[in-house]
Amino acid sequence: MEPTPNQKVTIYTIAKEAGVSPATVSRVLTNSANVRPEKRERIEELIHKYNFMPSALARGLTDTRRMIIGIITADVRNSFYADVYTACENAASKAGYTMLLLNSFGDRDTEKRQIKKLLEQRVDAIIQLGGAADDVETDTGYAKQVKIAVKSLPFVVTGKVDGADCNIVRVDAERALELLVEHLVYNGNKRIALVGGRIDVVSTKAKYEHFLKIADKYHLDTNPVYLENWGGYRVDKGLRSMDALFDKCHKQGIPYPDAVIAVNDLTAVGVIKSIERHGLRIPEDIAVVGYDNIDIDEIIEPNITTIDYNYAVFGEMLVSTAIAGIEGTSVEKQRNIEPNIVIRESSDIKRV
Amino acid sequence: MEPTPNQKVTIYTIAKEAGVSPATVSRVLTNSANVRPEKRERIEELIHKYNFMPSALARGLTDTRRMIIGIITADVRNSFYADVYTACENAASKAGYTMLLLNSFGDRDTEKRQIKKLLEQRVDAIIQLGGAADDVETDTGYAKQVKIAVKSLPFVVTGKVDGADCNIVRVDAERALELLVEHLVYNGNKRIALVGGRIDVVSTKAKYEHFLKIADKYHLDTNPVYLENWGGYRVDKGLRSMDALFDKCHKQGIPYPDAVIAVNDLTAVGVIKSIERHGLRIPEDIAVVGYDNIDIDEIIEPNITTIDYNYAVFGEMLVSTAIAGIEGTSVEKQRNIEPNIVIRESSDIKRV
DNA sequence: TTGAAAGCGCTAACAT
DNA sequence: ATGTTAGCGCTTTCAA
Repeated sequence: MEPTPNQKVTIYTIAKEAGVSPATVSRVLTNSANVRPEKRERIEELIHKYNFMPSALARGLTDTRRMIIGIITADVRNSFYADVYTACENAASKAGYTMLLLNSFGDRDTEKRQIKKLLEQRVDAIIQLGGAADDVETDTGYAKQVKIAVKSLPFVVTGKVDGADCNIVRVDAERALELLVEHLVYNGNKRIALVGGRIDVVSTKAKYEHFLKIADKYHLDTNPVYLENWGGYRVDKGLRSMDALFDKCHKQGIPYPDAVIAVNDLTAVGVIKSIERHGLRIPEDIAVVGYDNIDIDEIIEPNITTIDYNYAVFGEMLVSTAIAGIEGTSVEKQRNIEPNIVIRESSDIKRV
Repeated sequence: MEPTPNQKVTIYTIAKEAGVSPATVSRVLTNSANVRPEKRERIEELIHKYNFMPSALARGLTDTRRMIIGIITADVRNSFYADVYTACENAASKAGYTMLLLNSFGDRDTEKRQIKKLLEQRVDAIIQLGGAADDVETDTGYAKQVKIAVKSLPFVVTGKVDGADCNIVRVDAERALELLVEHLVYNGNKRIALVGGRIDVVSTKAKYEHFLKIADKYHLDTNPVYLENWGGYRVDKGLRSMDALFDKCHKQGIPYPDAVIAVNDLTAVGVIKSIERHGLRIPEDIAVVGYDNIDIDEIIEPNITTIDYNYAVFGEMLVSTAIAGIEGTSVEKQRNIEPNIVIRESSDIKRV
């Protein structure tokens, strides 16, 4: 009568009380075979009565599929990662998977440990956002760990891992840069600067390299001074980089750029601050654009023009790649995601 | 000789090759008993050779402790939650625990499902940040699910759950409000407004109620118009609320407030925008303060005065409460966390 | 110090 | 349609 005991209730508890075998209970639980309606009903009642929830552990021991995808990120507090993670969680959820998130704080050793943890948890696949997979030169210890992981499950990264057979899902950085440059050039800007980031990060390196490559095509007034990466991706680094750039222009008698591409939006905020402190206006004197389309872009004055990756698509692609790996479906080793430009106040001006 | 096969390697694989019993391998794995050094060494070599990682699943089946704490949050993209989550992950990690994060997107049904998922994963404890536990009136379906959960593990929330025996770790909202009011009053502000949020959220309700309670004590010029909660916690809501407040003051011939407390920092940003659009200066004409100490506070101009909860302490307290529950150590049912005020430009002015 | 064996809770043949 | 049984990979008595 009473709501029930508090003891461990397993499929045996249910089976016994329903007068059936544990297998039958399992069948209704997983809906894997027909069970006579009356029995099924009785079992379901019991399940409800006891609030019985099958152990995902025991299940995972027999099944070889845990329906869990592990994900390692540098830091969820970074809104870019938080957005991508959330998009992954949504995509995974639709496919019946759960995500297991681990932060690495950009530390290579921690990343190795996190991979180990995920392996021990027997997750079905691992997705790594940024971190070591962003390095131009992959950390060897990390690469080793990834190689081990790859033996038993699909490993998807947003960068690359030297020597390990990972799946890659990345933003088409070249295309993104071109979108930005086209927009700026179309608006009449000639002296475009590229600012911020660390050159040992794959995506940043790609930006700088591609920028040099296409400068001619767009008839830009290039100058080494217009490339200033004062290491880092946060506001203060952007501020510092831009200050340095102004300083060099001043000393070397080079005209200030009329537009600045920051490697990400946080850096762009710093760039904007620096420009304002130099008594110049945005976008009238200098246009500014960034990457990532984070919250702040719409909050700050002026709103920041940026590159949007369509997080939903990004997450979807990351997860579907992982699942394809799990299920043995074939996928291209590298998939690119199409960027879009979001034009806002910070660059919205025509120069004659 | 070769690096090895690719087959499933278990404790038996190791045991066999080392010429010992699986029990012995287990002993070195868990360091739970003495093993003769030479054997231990041989076993360790094999473990390394095969990159063997014991299955957390199988382990969890026998042990009753999984060393995993589940955590449900409304949305990690919200920096407040991201900060608290990260603090929890750090605290947990120090104690040897791993966190399993699930987003609920503020949906009560999703929250129920997430609790179920965590229960199935047999996590050792559950921490819920915000969500249904923030409701002034707990959703009954949710409460029911929590009651079930509480039977088998410790459940820690930052709000409350009617009728369920949860542990509560919350910010001392009363104290926080007083810090803000004291600061504003000390600076000579008299007409203090409280703006934003939804009154059906525990923490918001507490702010409004406590504000009324202490208004006399601080000799504030109160007026119903100075309380404006236009539902919500984001920038646009803050903007709208403040616009409405200005409007009412105007129509009713009531002087504008000289200071505004926003229920959180995002709302404060909206309030600031509204004030600027009305051609007023911050803090000269109106001082603004918020809650949460998020990134944006230092990025936006003017920098925003706010309440800081010390995330590290918050996470630590959440996790230690959960662990105390797991280990059966006694803890107070409710623990409060001490807030601090961080004074910045937006309120840094003395009125005579 | 070590091994044998039982058991954790479930699923999946294999019978019936 | 349903029951029996044998694992899944580990830990943990209990003996030796």
